[in-house]
Amino acid sequence: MIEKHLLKLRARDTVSAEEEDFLRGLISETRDVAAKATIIRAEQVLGHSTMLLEGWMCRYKDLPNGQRQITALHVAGDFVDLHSFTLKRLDHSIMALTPCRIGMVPHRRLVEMSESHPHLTRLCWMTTNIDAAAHREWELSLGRRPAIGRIAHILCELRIRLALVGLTDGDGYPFPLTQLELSECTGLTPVHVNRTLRDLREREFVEIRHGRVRIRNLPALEAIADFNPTYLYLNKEPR
Amino acid sequence: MIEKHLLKLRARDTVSAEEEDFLRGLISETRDVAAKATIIRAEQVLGHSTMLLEGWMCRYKDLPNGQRQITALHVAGDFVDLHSFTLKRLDHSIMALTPCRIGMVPHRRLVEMSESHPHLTRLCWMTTNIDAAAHREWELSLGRRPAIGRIAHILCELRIRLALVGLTDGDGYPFPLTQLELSECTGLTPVHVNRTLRDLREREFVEIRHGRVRIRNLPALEAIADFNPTYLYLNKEPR
DNA sequence: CGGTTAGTTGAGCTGGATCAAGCGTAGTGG
DNA sequence: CCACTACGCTTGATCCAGCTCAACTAACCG
Repeated sequence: MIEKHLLKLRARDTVSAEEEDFLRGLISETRDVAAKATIIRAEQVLGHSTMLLEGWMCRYKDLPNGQRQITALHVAGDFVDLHSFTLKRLDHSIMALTPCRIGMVPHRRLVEMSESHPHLTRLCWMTTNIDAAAHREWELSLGRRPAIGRIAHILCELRIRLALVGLTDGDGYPFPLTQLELSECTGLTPVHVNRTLRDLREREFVEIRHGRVRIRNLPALEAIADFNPTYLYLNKEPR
Repeated sequence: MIEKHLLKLRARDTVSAEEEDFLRGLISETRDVAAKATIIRAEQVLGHSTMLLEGWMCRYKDLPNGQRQITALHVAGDFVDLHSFTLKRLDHSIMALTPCRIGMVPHRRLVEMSESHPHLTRLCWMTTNIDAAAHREWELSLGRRPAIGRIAHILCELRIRLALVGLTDGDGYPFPLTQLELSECTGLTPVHVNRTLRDLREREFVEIRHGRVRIRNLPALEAIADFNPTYLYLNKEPR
């Protein structure tokens, strides 16, 4: 059930068998949620965190005028709102982009973890810090990269993250976002996302068709994105 | 020495006398750094974290073409790179904006904290999660707010954060950033920052002069920024 | 008082926005 | 089985917020 999450953790540090057992015990219950459902609304007080077992989710913030910024994308294996454990309520909402299966982790059990499993606690803390690193990389995209770089960068990031949990295949990976949702990630309009995707397709860097990303020229894609994956912290070091 | 940091913590949760003592013991040494000095470079392996005792710092990411995005601003009392404790190296650089006094916190002592002080550990974890919340708010600014809103938003955020540690006075606060640095925070050009500041001044919302922000119409400033301070998590709740 | 850095302003340009229309395809219900 | 609808994608025409380039001013400092 938490196999994919374990793959993520073990790409960063070693996890003992005892710690693995403890992690399995964190999930009190699983649930299925429908595509496009907002499962957590900003400001709501929470007693549990959510681990994404299957499907895609996003976190987003709204502006009073109806505009929306997606601040993070999540795929299977991600501990979507582990940070709600320390914060108790969130500054953003969480939505399912596709039908999802989620695991509920009561904060009570995380308190126990922090009292009995310091190494595991540091590891979980680290995963929230890696999420923050992704936020910073997105700040860089939103602030300084042109449209084509922003989109290319997201596609490069997802390729690595999905490969880590075994969700890539051959020359690409499933990609369920609509162009509207992609525009909400990148701070662009849907129209401009459409034109930029055409540009990427005509250059033969990538194409998105039938809900799949097909990468046709990875070096060129990474170059135009100025992609440097070190912010994903995929070398084993801590402990 | 860590008085300002304690103010920040106690705005979010209670800190016992014993925990306060432990925190004081974290700092192994203090140092002075010059304005404009980059004290930590991206990718460098670190053995300590940095608490900012006096002055202003920022964290930034560079693009190969020389562009730069400042991803966070820090003022006295901020635990600037506590996250380097779990990450061991950073995806960004850290620079002093003014002359600063910093406290060095060896990671070794933070490991001890995680083993003996679970509540304090959760509290420190929370502060890194609050930093991430600020990143998300900046993503929203960069992705969706127009120039005037981005600048107004930063000025509103700093007003709250500086007030918390006693660094505001009367109708404003010290503000040492150049227009170039402000442009690197907001994803704009220095020229456009200049014009936007003139706009804010002519509307009589705020003005920046002689290294000070003077707020002349706070409600209007907050309105144009769509400012909602809940992302700063200033209500006491956790424990 | 000369050099350097920060701030200011004008003129013209452009990447991405806006507005508007049309198209393809997957339901859905009669 | 087909009309109808809804949603996502695509394209064209036009606009504008913010960028670029360039020059000038102000403040500080040694």
